[in-house]
Amino acid sequence: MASKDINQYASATKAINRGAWTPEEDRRLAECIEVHGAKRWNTIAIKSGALHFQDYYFLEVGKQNEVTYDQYTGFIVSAGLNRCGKSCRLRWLNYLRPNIKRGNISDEEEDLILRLHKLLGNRWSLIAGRLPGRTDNEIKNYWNSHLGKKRNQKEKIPQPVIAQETIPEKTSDVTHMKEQVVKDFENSELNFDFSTEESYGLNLDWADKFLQLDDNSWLTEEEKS
DNA sequence: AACGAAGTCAACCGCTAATTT
DNA sequence: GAAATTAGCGGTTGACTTCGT
Repeated sequence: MASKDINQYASATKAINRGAWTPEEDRRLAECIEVHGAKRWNTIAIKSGALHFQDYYFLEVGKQNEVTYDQYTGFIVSAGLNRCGKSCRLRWLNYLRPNIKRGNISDEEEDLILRLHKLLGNRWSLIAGRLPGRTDNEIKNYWNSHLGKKRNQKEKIPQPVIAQETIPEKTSDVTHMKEQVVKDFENSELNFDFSTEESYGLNLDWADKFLQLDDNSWLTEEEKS
């Protein structure tokens, strides 16, 4: 069994826990990450008791003959948390990680999301990187349930430049400038690093630069008319 | 009060990119 | 350089909550 099948197999067997995490699962996961760091998620799944070593061996290494299916399910049901590494990673990133900001999105944040989405399209992790304490999942959910709808009611929206498969020809200086802003954005050291307290705070120079450009210049001549 | 519709959001899925062996 | 492994992304799902009738 190839390693990429680990989650498919886990889903199919129903032997691994799914759905909402319990406080006990959170605690065990947090403890394990504290010791081993937030990486090698399948290892963490084992060490936290979320996945038994033999289950990992079976799933990851693919030596099915080493363990029968009944032995496998027996192990995994009795193993405790029974979460796969992927689930552990997601839980950590979206909920348990330090400095996560929970609660309502402020007007300032909403405005920033709108502007960033206009610039970047559905590149949620990049957008979230500019909103300290917010996760890509949260931004995406907020967009889908609040902003996208609100925005679509107001106007007929052209596709964001970056989200398109093919970027239009550079037909004007403004277009070129905006593409450069996007490049700067992606290469910028301003991307938020959740690991340090110091990294809090919004440096919006790049956004100011972007916003100085004429909004209408995103549109093709056809779209403007 | 009951019930269906709509909204919300945590979690899952499939895939690709990046990194390691 | 190739293969294997790991990390990360964006779209989607489904359970739960809120709203409207």
